[in-house]
Amino acid sequence: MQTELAGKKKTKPVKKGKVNRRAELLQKAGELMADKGYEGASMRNIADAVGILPGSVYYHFESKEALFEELHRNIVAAMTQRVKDAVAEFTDPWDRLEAAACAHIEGLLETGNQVAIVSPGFARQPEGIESVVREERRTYEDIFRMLLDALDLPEGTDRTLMRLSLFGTLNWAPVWFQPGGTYKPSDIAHQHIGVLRRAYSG
Amino acid sequence: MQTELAGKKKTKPVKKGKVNRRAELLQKAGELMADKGYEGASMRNIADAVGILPGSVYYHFESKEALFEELHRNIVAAMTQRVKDAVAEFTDPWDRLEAAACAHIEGLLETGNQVAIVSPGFARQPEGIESVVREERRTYEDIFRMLLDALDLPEGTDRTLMRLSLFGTLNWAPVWFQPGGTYKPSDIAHQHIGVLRRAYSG
Amino acid sequence: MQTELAGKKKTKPVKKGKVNRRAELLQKAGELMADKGYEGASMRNIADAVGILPGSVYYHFESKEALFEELHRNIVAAMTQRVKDAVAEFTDPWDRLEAAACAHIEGLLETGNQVAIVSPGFARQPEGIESVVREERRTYEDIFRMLLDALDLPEGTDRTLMRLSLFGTLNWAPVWFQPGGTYKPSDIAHQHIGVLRRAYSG
Amino acid sequence: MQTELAGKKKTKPVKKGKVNRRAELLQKAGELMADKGYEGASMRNIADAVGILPGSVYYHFESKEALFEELHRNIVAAMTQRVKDAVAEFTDPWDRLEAAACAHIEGLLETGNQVAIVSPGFARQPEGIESVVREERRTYEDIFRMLLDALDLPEGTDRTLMRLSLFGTLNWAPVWFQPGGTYKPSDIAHQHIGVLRRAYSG
DNA sequence: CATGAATGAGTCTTCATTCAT
DNA sequence: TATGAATGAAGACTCATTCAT
Repeated sequence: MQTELAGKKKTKPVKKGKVNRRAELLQKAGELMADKGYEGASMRNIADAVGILPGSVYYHFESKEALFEELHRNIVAAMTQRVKDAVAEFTDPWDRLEAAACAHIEGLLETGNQVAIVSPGFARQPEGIESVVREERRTYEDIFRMLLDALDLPEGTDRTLMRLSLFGTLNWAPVWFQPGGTYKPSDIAHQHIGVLRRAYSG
Repeated sequence: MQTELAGKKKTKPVKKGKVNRRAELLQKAGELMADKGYEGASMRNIADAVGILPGSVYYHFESKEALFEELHRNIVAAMTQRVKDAVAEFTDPWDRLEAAACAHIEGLLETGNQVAIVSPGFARQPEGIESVVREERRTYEDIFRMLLDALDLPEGTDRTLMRLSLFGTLNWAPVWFQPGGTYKPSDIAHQHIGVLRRAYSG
Repeated sequence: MQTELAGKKKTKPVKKGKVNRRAELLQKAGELMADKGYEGASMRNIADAVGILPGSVYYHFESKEALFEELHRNIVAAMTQRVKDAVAEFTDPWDRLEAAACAHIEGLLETGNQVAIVSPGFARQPEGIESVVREERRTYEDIFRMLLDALDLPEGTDRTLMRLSLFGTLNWAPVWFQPGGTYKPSDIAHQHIGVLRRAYSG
Repeated sequence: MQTELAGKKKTKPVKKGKVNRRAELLQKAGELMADKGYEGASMRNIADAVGILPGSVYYHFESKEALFEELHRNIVAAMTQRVKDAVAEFTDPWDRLEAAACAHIEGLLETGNQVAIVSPGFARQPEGIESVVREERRTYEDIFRMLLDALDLPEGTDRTLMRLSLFGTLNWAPVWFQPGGTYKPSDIAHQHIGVLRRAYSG
């Protein structure tokens, strides 16, 4: 759920029953950007979704880029948590990898594709931000790097290409996946890992 | 090279030294749109890249959408040709699939990701065009559908997920691929197909 | 004066010395459109006349069409009021018609022809609006239809042609009328109604 | 008919069976401008209608204004002829006036409203032209001035207002007239003159 | 915290016009 | 006579941003 993904991060304690506008803005911005891309989601759209005027957004965030940066950080953090939690339930390396893949793609597809933002394929992020964002992304990807390292594979197997292929399969899904269609998100992960398993350890 | 991709269509012979602005515009538009998305590439950008004023683009194309449509058509046609040629050299179904995958990803990476334009995930393409474009895309994808159908696979194998996973792996490459780096484009296709081969026919 | 025409609608009290930009924009837009037509009056013109940038107009009005719609509504409302007030002072059907005609042409000429905007002949008004606008116009014209119905005329007299002829005479006036010239606006109405009176009841 | 109105003016003799492009351009420009106004009819529209490219129009006319000027001149000439011919058939002053009014409105409505161009109400003609055009128009209106002078009217009757009212009634017709509807063009003239007749000579 | 009002640069597009060929 | 190709100015409109209140 969105709320879980983005909402847990209150940096400053909020008083009263009043909604936390910061969180609300991040939430709606996430949805809109996931749907229409960074540039496609205008500050007006975001403000409208929250029920304030565009200018008012600038009380909460210095700029659209700053808003995106925080959003990105939140999402990576939430995804990291999600994947780590999923992995923790297993001990077999292949099971752990599959759990991670499932967690990743479920995060991707169940949250209205919000996490697509995490991928560099996400339609044109602001230029200046790339470095910040890239590092966060790398940290997240390291989880998968480690999970692959833990596998017992035939000598000479290129784990980098394996990871890239896995991410490709998973991150490409938002492009064609239809919720309520033939497949569950986990099917995608399951099938890909299944192939790898059979190829390398069968 | 894009020139190869789009250049084969000259219906009327171009006069000597004079540039062919239509082709030039398609070329630059392709590069820019591949790089920045449909909306990210402005008519001004495109015109600048060719050295004319924005309004002058409209002498050659009715609208940005029309320009995109033609670009899309060209790319699909060129890719179709490329893949069909590559496939024709082989008879073994797995070899044929691998040849197709190689041709696809080489087209993708050699043209500066222009083929990404052809993918349904291509950032924010114009709404009105979807139907035209979707059909062209489907025709291209049918080639892969047929190649997969020709494989001798264990009963119950989901060829659709196989195809989607393959496209994911290949189409995701432009996101991380560095020309001149560790890998050749064909490595990506080779590895993915290799895994499939071992898993299903080994 | 246009101020009279559009100014009576202030829903919220305007703060002291600060100008009311909405009203000001409607005012200037009215003048410019009356003078140069809907298409002839550009948003730039209108913004310039008010002393803001073109883009800023969109803070007050959603679009040029929306601006026109409101302007149209205002003018029809003001004219309706003006004519009804004028008519109320008389009881004789001919006197009432003449009063209405005078009110109409005075409104037309005193506001710099702004009421021309209300006429179906108003140069190239936006296409999408026609229905809204047409209904308002019809409501206004109904006043004259009723006034003509109240006349005691020889059987077989075509009241429709009478009304059209009257509107023609009055609405054509802005084309040639010179303020401060030989005629007062009411002369035009007076003369035309006078002829009708003599022809039909004399 | 259009052809009669605009086509008789060949200034330079044309060779061959080839159409006279000048005349053709004037013809189509007339139709388009009558329909969409001076500014609404673009040079591209006009060129398209004739089957040449926009730039090619400039071989025949120095500018859009020049094209309009000639068009205007042609129309005034044709209308003058039409009215004079109609008038010549009668001797009674009232009959002559009615014939003129009929000819005027028939020219206005039967030729696809082309002659609406002749009126100053014609949507925003180019500014610089006004003087040329105004004089031609005045000459045409003089015909009606003379016809009114010839009437035997009660002393003190304002013939200027009479003329203006007549022109208003007639020139306003294109605004509401529906070809194939209840009325024939001549009905409008007939009714108005009828009223005048009854009022002044009855 | 938020609004009201604006800015300035940018979006796609249209138009009258020019001129070498 | 006409085309092919462009120009430059203007069209309506959007957007991120600012700032006094």
